[in-house]
Amino acid sequence: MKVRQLTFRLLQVYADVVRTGSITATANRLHLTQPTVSQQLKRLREIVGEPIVRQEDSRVVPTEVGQALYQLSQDLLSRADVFSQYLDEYNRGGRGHFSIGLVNTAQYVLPRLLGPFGQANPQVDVTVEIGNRQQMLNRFERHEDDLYVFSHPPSDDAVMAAPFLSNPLVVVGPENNRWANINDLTMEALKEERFLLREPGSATRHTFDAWLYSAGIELHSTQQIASNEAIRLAVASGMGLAVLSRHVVADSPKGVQELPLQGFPLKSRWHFVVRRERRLPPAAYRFLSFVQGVLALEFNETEGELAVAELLRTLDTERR
Amino acid sequence: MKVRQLTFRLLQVYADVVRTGSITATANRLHLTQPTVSQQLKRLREIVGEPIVRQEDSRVVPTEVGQALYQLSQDLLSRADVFSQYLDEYNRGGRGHFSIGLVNTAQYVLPRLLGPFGQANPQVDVTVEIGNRQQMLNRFERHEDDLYVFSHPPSDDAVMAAPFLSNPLVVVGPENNRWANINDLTMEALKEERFLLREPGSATRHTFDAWLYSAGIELHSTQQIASNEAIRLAVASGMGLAVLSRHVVADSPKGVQELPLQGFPLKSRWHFVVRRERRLPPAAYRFLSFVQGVLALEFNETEGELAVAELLRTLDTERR
DNA sequence: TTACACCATAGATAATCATCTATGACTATA
DNA sequence: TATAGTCATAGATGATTATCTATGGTGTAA
Repeated sequence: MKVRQLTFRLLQVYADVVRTGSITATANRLHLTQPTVSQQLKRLREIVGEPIVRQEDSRVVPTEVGQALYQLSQDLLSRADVFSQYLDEYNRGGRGHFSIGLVNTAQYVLPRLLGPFGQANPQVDVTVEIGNRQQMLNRFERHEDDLYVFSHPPSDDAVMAAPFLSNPLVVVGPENNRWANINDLTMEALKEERFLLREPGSATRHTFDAWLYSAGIELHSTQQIASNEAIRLAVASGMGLAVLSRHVVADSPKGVQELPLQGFPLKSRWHFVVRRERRLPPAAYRFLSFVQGVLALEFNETEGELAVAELLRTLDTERR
Repeated sequence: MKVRQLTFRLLQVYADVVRTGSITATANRLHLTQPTVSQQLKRLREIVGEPIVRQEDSRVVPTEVGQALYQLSQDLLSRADVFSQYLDEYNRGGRGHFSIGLVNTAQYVLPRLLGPFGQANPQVDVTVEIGNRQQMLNRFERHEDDLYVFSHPPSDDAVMAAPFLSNPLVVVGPENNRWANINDLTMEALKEERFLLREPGSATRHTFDAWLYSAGIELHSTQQIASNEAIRLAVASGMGLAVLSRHVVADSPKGVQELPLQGFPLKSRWHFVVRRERRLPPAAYRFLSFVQGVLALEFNETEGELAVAELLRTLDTERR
C-alpha cells in the first residue's frame, strides 16, 4: 500500500460508499457527482493495490480487503475526530496546560483563585512556580512561564500587566504587644524597634523602603530575613516588628498581630503579567476570565475586575 | 481541524521532525530540501489551525497541541502500517478467506488436503460447501465460491479445470459376501443383483451408467438413494450391491467389501475448477500450491501434480 | 423491449501539492 | 565579529488532485 498518498478525504468517501452501498448515493450525500466518487474509489484502489469493492446485485459491496480497509477507515477517522474534539476543547481553554509564576507573597492568595478554577476545569493542568522577585524576573526573561503575578511588573515594553488584587502591607508585632491598643500610633514611635525585613528587591521591602524615604524616617535596627514565613515566626517569638502582606498574616495569624499604625496599610497591588508576543495558552486565558468573574463578587475588587477585563480585551484583539 | 486535507505524508514528515527535532535533519533523512519540509509543517499547521512546533534552543520542539498531534501521527501511521502488513500477508495467501465447493464424494478426500493446509496456515479461513453435483453447479453458476471440486467439470468456456486426484469407482457388497473370492468375476454375473444407485446427475451414477451402456449391460433391479453414506449402510445390511468411490469405502469400511470385478475400478478423477474471470483469492491460490506440493509425495498422483502445476501457471499469467 | 438506475470512462480545468533554488534572518560558536 | 548552521519566505514549475460534463455500458424492472 502506498501510505504516502493516502488521504483522509479518500477514506471519508470510501467509508460512506461502504455504508450506503451506492456510489451515486454517496455522491449526493457528499455533494459530489457520481463520476467523482467513482474516481476517488479508483484512486484508493490504486493506493491500496487491490480491489476494494465489487458490484453485487446492484449494490457496491467491499471485498475482503475492502472490509478490512473499511474498518481501518472507521478507526482512523474516529481517531482524527477525537483529536479534533481535543483541539476544540483545548481552544476553549477547558483542557490543556499553562504555567504561572508567582512572587512569594502571592502564594498566599493565588490558591484561592487556582483552587476553584481547578475544580471547575479538571482537565486543565496548571504548573505553579514560586520564587522571590528576582527568581521570577529571571524566569520571565527566559520566557519560562505563560503568566506571572508580580507586585511590581517588570518594566518591559513587551509586557502587559493588570493589577487585579490589592496587597495591603501592614506592620505586625507579637500577639498582645504593647502597641496594639494605642490610638494614633505612628512610625515615629516605632523607629527604635528592630524591624525584620525582606531582602532588597522584594516588592514588600521596596514598597516599605519607599514609604520610609518619603516619610523621612530612618530605622535604627533592622534584620534581613528572606522568607515571609520565617519573618512571621520571628515576629511571633518577639524578635521584632515587620511589614508583611496582610494576606500573609491572615493566612496563619498565630502569634502575631497587626498594629494600627497611621498611614497603614500601605497600598500595593498584585499584577497579572503576560508577554505581548507570547501566545497565551487558551487554558491560561480561561483562567484569567475565571478570575475576572470572581474578583468583584468574592474579593470585592471592582478595580481589579476592570483591569483584568481590559487585559482580556487586549489579548483578544492581539490574538490571531 | 480540516480533516479532509490531512495526508499521511504530512504526518510522516511531521513525526520525523518531532523525532529529530530538526527540519534540516528530516529533510536529509527523507531526501527533501529543507524548505520543502518547512512548508509541509506550515501546511500541517494550517490544517490543524494551531501552532504545532516552536523553536527552542536551536531545536524544533512540539507545542502542547503538537505533542498530541505527534501521538496521533504515531497512532495513525502505525495502524496504517499494520494494515499494510495485513495486505502483504493477504497477498501471500497466508491470511484471508476462500470458499471451496465440493461435490459429495469429494468430501471423503478433501479433508486430507484441507486439514494439513489449515494447520500450516492458521490465519486462513476456509468455507467448505458440500452438495450433490446439481447443487454445486447452481452455486457455480451463481459465482458463489472461489474454487470447486467436481468429478465432471461443468462445460463452460469460462472454466479452468485440473484433474488432480483419481477417484476409482468400485463395486461393493456386504462383508463376506459370496462374490468376494471369485476370480474373473464379471458384471454379467451380477446383473441379477439389486444395485443401489446414486441419483442421476451424480458423477458416480453418470460414470457407471456410461460404463454399463458401453458394456451393453442392463441391470434388472435398481434402487435410488441420494447419499453415499446411506448407500454404504444399505449395502452393509444386505439390501444390494453398489458402485461407490473407493474413497468412500476406505473412509469407513465397516460392513462392506469391494468386489474384484473385471474392468473395475472404473477410472474417474476429481478436478479443481475455477472460473477464468474470477480473481482467485490469494489464500485459494496458496491452497492450490499446497495441494500441488503434496500430491506426488503423499498421494502418488504425479499426473495430478502436473495438472495442478499447469493450472497454477495459467492463473499466474492471467493474474493482474 | 424499453426505461431507468447505476456505474465506468474520457476529457477538460482550476486548484493544490510537492518540490526545487535563491535568499534573508537569527543564533551560537570559533 | 566572522562563520556556520538552522529556519522561514519568495518565486517557479511540473505533477497530481478534485471536480465537473458528457457519454456509453449493464442490469433490473416495467
